[in-house]
Amino acid sequence: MQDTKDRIVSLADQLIKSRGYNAFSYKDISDPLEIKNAAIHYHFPTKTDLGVAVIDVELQQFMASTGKLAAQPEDKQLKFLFDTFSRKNKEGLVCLMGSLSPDYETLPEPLQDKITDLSSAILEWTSGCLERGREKGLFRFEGEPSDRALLVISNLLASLLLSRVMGSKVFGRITHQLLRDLGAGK
Amino acid sequence: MQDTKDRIVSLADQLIKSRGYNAFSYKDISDPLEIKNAAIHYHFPTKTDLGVAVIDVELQQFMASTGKLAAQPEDKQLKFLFDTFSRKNKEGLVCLMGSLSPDYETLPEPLQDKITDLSSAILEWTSGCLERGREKGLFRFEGEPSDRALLVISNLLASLLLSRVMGSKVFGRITHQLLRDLGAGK
DNA sequence: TTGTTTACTTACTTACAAGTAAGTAATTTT
DNA sequence: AAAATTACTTACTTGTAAGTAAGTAAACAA
Repeated sequence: MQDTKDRIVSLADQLIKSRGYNAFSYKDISDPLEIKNAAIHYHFPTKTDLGVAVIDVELQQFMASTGKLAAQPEDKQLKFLFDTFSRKNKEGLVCLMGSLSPDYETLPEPLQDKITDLSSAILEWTSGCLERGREKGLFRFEGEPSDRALLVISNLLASLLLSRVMGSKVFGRITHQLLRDLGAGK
Repeated sequence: MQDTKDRIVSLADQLIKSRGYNAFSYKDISDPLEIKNAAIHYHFPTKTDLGVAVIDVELQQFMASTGKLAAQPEDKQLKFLFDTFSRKNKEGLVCLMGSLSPDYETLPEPLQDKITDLSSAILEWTSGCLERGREKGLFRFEGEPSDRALLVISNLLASLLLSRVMGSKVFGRITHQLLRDLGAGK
């Protein structure tokens, strides 16, 4: 069955987003799934392989979700991005980038490369969304769309981190300002 | 000598900002300082004690630096905050909050409490700075100063994280937009 | 000058992490 | 029916982490 393999990836994903890559061990996966640690090594020979698989799944889900939304107006599309982060905030999780980037220097190269891929994909999508949205008058902002996209992503990422430390209401306070600055929903 | 103790804290600070709290070990400190790991335990019985000391020093330095700037105009004061982060960016480091918040759930309680203290101090100072600056016409923004402060801190924190992954130019691209949105330096 | 404190080292312990080699039971292929 | 593959388990190994108990050399205090 593909079942166990999927469950391992899914649990690893949760663990990275809740405790960080360096802070979780195979035991955190084998115990709840009631399997042995060697079973994880059967599916993912090294922890690096598991980490890469987690990012791969995230990237594929991102591509699939945004692909389905492509026909919608850009403010709706951007709302999808905000909703994704809002959901994570409610679960007390941070995003993959927010979890992995502080540890970036300690991560094996294949993982570093995957993180770069993921960040590029998110940045490109957001840039395109903002650019087309501004052309249609759905957003109002100055400067390059790619720079503004960077600012949006930066805020979403950090609002999850700060919510952990300062309380979950912080997320809404930050994103509210962010959307106002974009002239969205006006 | 206080010398060794200070060097331990200083190295631990660098290690947390470059590799993360869970990813550094006493060996990373004892080797370069050419002491034994037991020497670190003499000054800091547990790793938690060392982590707390690192945040304490950061908090004291922050208080001292901002105290000295209190008489200056608020745009100059805010520039100090940006410069602090810009320096870290050039060294390839992230800020303490950026490094510790993803691992927050895995950290011992005394450390969690200290992080909360640090975040409160930075948020309060930035809020005050923005509020007084807006009254004087140095800044232009809508909404509560404390909400806007949250946005500023969020961006500074995340711009260091994203710079790691996407290249150090990202920092300038984000902060430039940020300052423009504040109507600073106009 | 003797006793105590400071700042360590030496030499451990305990725990747990990632990873592996060899075996097995069930399913699938030939 | 026999052979091979899949999805594991059992039982390790190796490495490294935090932490500790006991000893020591130098400085200082009585």
